[in-house]
Amino acid sequence: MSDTTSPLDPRIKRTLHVIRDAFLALVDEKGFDQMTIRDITERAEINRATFYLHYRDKYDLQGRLVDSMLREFAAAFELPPAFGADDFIKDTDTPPASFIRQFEHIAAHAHFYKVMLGPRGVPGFSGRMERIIRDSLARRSRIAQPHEDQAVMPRELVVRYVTSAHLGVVTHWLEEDMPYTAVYMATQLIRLHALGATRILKGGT
Amino acid sequence: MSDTTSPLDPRIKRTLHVIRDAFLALVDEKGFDQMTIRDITERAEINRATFYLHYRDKYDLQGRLVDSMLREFAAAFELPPAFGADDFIKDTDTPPASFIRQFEHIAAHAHFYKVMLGPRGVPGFSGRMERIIRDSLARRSRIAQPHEDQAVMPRELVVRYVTSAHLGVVTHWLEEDMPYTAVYMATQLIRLHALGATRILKGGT
DNA sequence: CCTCATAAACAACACTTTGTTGTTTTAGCA
DNA sequence: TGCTAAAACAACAAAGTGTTGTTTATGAGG
Repeated sequence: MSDTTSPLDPRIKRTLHVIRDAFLALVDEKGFDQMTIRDITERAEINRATFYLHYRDKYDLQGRLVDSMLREFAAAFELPPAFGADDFIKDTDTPPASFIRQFEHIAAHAHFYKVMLGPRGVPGFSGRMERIIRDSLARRSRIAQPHEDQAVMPRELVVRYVTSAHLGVVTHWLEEDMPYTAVYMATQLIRLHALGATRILKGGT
Repeated sequence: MSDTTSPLDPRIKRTLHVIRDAFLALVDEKGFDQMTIRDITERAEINRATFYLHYRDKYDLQGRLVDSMLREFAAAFELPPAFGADDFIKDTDTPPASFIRQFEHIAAHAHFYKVMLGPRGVPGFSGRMERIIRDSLARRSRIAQPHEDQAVMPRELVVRYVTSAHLGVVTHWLEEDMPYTAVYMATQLIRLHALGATRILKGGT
């Protein structure tokens, strides 16, 4: 029984590589929906038929690239196998390790994420990322606060609030070309969640 | 000098109307990028050439529909001509009028926003909405806290956090088919901004 | 080094969508 | 009842798509 990942012919490896590069460049330049298979193969300097040898169409290509990256993302953001309730928020200035790992993963693939989350990015991408973040945050929330409280507010609403804020901060960081460290970003995010945006702006502790 | 809006031939009015309906339905069904001009004209039961009589292509159509709706949105969310610093946050349970107006505007065009913000929606749409919200919130923030504080955190970061959270809550509300009133949603949003998500989940006041 | 398998290149195909144009029909308006 | 303009109809070249059959070249193993 060989490994699930076959050794992979170097010719194939090269082809997949140039297709991926051309794809990313074109998403950046003309946007996913404006791009044609012709564009991709011309840019990659391969024959058009070769493209169809590996992908069904550009949606197939997009899907596979995104799947593989988001798998990594989910792994980076996931809680460690044994986690405690205090992983969610230890205290205002010590972000959970998973938050830091996540920013580091994104930094390691900054170009990919910047392009995909950018204005010309792939339609469903940010939605998929949001879903991953949401599921993880919802799980943390259920661990930290197992009881649906005395109806302060629907939990779903709070989770969505936090999720979108989270992704917004990540996107902002990418748009500004990551002027801060992963640890700094994770810390600010935790502080915003803990203290509330209003208090932060007013100069709260 | 006649009015800027010409009385408009009823035939044109009808055509624009069926095109708009077909467009929205198709964004919902197959997504903006999968849709062709043919799809639109077949659905609208008009000749394909007639489409080109009014729009250059589907991007032109999309642009005009979105422009006109977002103009209304911006107007609804904008601060009233004479505003005070306390319009941003009076107190935890009295949301500013502009927040309520905004939720009401969205409710009045729920189908449009739900489709456009949905997973098959128009690529740049949520980005454009976010920009409008951000500009408005940034303005409020500068009024409420004119001095870039003792470097608690970059203001831009906080504004982005709040903006994305804001849009996320709106989207969530639409996805759930608006189970709460506009006033309720505006109130929860203010409370989240003021108290922070963590405190809310813990059952804070 | 040689041979075999197969990836990639090349070429041609029918098919769809696009944008445009010239002509005819239809509907509003005065 | 006419005039005007919108919409329908028909046809076009151009471009992209997905596929297939054939040839070239490249990597892997004996």
